[in-house]
Amino acid sequence: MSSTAKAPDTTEAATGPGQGKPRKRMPRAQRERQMIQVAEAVFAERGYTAASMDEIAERVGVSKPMLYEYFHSKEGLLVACIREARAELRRVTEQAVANSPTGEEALRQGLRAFFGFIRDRKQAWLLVRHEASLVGTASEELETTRQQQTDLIATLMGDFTDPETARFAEESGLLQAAAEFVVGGCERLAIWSEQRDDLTPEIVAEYAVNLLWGGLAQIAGR
Amino acid sequence: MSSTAKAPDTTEAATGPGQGKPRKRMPRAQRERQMIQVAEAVFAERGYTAASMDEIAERVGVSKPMLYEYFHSKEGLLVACIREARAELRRVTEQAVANSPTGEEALRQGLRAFFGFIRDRKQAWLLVRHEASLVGTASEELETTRQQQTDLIATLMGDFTDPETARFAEESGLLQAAAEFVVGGCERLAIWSEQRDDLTPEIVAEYAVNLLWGGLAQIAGR
DNA sequence: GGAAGTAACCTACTTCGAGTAAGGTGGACT
DNA sequence: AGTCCACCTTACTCGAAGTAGGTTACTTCC
Repeated sequence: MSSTAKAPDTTEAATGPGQGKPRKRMPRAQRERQMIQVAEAVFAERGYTAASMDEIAERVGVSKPMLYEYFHSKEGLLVACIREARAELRRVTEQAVANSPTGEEALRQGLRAFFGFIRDRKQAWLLVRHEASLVGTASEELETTRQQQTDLIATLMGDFTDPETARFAEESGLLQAAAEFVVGGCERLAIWSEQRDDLTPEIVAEYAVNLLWGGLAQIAGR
Repeated sequence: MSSTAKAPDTTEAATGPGQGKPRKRMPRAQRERQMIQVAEAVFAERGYTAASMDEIAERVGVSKPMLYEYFHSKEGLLVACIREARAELRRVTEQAVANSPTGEEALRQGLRAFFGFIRDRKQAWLLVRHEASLVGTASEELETTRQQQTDLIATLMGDFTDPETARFAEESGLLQAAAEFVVGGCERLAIWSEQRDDLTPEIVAEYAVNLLWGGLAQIAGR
């Protein structure tokens, strides 16, 4: 847990060891990252509605108007956090998927990375789930980020598909649909597996690969 | 759309035709249903955070403390709405699935009902998606309702599975996992299909059946 | 070194909405 | 008619989102 180190420490660390100075100025980009980090924790801890900008500001070691200067609104801050989390998730899965020889193997590796991310970065994951509660402009804004995830899977599947099938799949929208399906199913699976402590990311990933690759036909008796 | 008739009309309708009396008393159960109905609309319209209890109360034609008397808190009202929506969704799919001869057919019918529900009752569907944003006690409270959905699918699949497979699947948790997977994948698919106006519920259901039943192996070139 | 400029930052406010206290009113039943 | 209870209201508190306007520290150029 990163909560062992409280936010103000970061500020002091930049100043120097154990100084009395309570606060320190900081370049914009750095402050911004720090704010996102703290906000992520607070949102995850309290939930979006219950989280207060005052608390976030205090834990950053800065006053409220700074938050508004950088992120314009509470929802803006949330969006920034979600975007950050999504970007990280994408980085992780993209890297895991690279250099896989077959489609099935790529799927397996990607899913392992995905479920691993969820285990290790619970806070970030909670934020991504939160996305659904946004309405209007904010949700449109995130649409791009969200699509990258499914696009990754779609192109991935395209890579391992023979040309004719790929063309057909693309035109019919089946490829996109499949990608959405993978993402949605795995998210739900992740939520489900959180409540069972006997499951490692590898096991869950294996469940998902089996279900996805083989389909339900193998479970039902035809 | 039920929004052709504004909320106050309901009140007057109970009183009698075209009376001058602005408001009318109403038995608790009926008021409660009405409140849930209005709240569903407002939450869907504005989003949970932006929706105000004052507006809901006004559109119901009643004062705010009534809402609190019946639902205890804003989140309580949201939970009531979600529960209602989930219950309806469950009714619809359960009915559609009944009397299907095969597992595949049951899946198809169930999914058609599901995607049809999403098209016809957009507001209710938005609420169900909202569930993810709840935290703590409220989300636990809804866990039961949520499980009914996956349980339905799980038992459904169990019904069409030969005994040995079923026992294995049950013990390993694979059956539950599969059910979660189906639900999650379809939810995402639903969100995706909302943005494309060329897709009927039947087509989307067919996509889903193909993906689920046959698996991805049929798309990729092995 | 010091003046000028600017980016980071603050205190002190307004506003709006969730939640509450305490009291009014109308219909049902004796 | 009178009493009772469930339904309903007005009028508040309080906490948190968002803002106006001033202050401080770091940089730059003479």
